[in-house]
Amino acid sequence: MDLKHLNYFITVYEQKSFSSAAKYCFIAQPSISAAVAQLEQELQQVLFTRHARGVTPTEQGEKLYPLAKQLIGQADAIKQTFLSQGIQQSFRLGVTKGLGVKRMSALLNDFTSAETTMELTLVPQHENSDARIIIKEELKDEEKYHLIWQEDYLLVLPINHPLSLKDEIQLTDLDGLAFIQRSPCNAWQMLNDTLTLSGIQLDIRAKIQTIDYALGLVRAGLGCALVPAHPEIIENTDLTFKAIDKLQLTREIVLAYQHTTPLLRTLKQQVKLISEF
Amino acid sequence: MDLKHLNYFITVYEQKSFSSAAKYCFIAQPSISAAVAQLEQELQQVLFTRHARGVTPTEQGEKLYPLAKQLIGQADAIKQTFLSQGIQQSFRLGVTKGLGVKRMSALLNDFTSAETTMELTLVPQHENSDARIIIKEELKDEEKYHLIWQEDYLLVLPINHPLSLKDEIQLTDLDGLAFIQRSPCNAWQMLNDTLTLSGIQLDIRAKIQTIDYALGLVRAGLGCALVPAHPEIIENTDLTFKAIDKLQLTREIVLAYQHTTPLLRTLKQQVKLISEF
DNA sequence: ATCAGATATAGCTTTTAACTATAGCTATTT
DNA sequence: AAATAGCTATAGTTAAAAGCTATATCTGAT
Repeated sequence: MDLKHLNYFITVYEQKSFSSAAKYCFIAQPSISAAVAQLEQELQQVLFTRHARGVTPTEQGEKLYPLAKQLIGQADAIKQTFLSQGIQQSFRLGVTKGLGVKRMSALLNDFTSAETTMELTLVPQHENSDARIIIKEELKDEEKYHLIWQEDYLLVLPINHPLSLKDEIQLTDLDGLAFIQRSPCNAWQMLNDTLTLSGIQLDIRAKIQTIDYALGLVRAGLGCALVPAHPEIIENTDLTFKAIDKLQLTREIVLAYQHTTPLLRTLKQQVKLISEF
Repeated sequence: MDLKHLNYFITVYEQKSFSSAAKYCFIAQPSISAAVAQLEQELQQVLFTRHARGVTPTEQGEKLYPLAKQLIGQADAIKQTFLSQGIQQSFRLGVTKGLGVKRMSALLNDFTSAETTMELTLVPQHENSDARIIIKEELKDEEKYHLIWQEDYLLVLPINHPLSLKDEIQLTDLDGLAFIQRSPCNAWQMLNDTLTLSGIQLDIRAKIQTIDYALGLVRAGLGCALVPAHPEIIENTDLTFKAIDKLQLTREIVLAYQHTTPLLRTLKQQVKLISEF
């Protein structure tokens, strides 16, 4: 009996699908098929009934699942018994501010549970680190990267603002608009250039740094602002978010690194899962 | 962590030697080296200290052994949970009488514990069977075979018999000797031919079948006999065993079979272990 | 009836785990 | 002290296993 196959079996059971399990295991779908078939052969039992919408475990599959889970757990425990004695591998991850706590902690949680013997340290993005989660524009020349999230910059307005009634916001609507400038902000430069070219001028009411501060000021009716629209921000139902027509302001959040290490490999896999679903 | 590697580790631990473990696992010695090295790499621990007379487990090796043993046991248990539900595979083994109970049951014990889901039936050698353990002369034409044990026929005498004082027994010493004939016996025919050619005649006092009966009669002083000298027989210290000079009477006990099946493969491996040590 | 989404199959490539041969080490024997 | 025997490690090769891509096939839903 092969632990690798049992692991595949477990994922299939939890996903109720071969193809989905394949993605989670970072292998091709036929490989999952083969592994399960081999287990079924070895145990002389059919473990899943296959149908057009995935698979459902048979009675035997149901019986195997807790046993397999336990066995894998025990194997992991053995491994950790020895690894935790040794040098805790440390990993320093640089993180840009303002990426949203929830999704970031979800990612880091996956990472730390996949690498239980690792000691993860979060550092500001410019400090020395093994990898960085940053906006694409912040990439250094020597760094390679993988896309994690992509999100548009949206105009955020108080819900009672006149513009919130419009379906589409045009560039010209921005002329003379009360605006809260948040810097540093990658989109700001681009927006400002575009506006200058069109002869449109904003009415800057405040210059601040954090997104949360900006949202607070908008909520207070001080003006509008431009913010990256990630899930955690859009949740604010007491604010209105609008795209600006003909102006695509996007930020790409990437995993940046220079050297590949085993730990980084794991992190890259977690990132891959995020960007694929 | 690979269960196969853990199994190798267990065997090395029990054998206290890589090369011996290799034989027990039916693989080459470098493969054991590689497997252990890989485990050591994965656990970041040295498991054995290597020296010129084999290996001794390190503290970490000692710690791993019971854990590994338990894990393997659990994996086996899972397999058997499912296999025992299915069809018990049956295996009929034909066995010639008089091969010695102890070594035979040791062999069968190894066999049944290697194939826990098998239902083993012992049958007389001429009945229909999947394989037979017989004297080489009993082989059928279609059968292939592997040697299991080889043993000489020795003359067995009461301890107080005059011949028991001699270092070497010559053919001529047998002339007129009180003798217990055991038949059927493969060596008897050959001995008889040789004696006839030399003009030597035995004094047949009894014709019986089993070895134990013959030993009893010899013990009782009725005469001498010719018996295959396997360990269990030589154990009788109240009897004297002597080779007959210039007369090599040998019997080869072989595993005979016609068709190879998975179960037979296991049995052949067990047999191989016996004949190699 | 078609389509979308899922698993199975075929053929090929890469990786892994074996093997053989041999080097290198060390305790024992000559 | 040198030779030997018995181990494990290393190098290089071969064969089996596990992976991939492309595609066929099936089935429930549109």
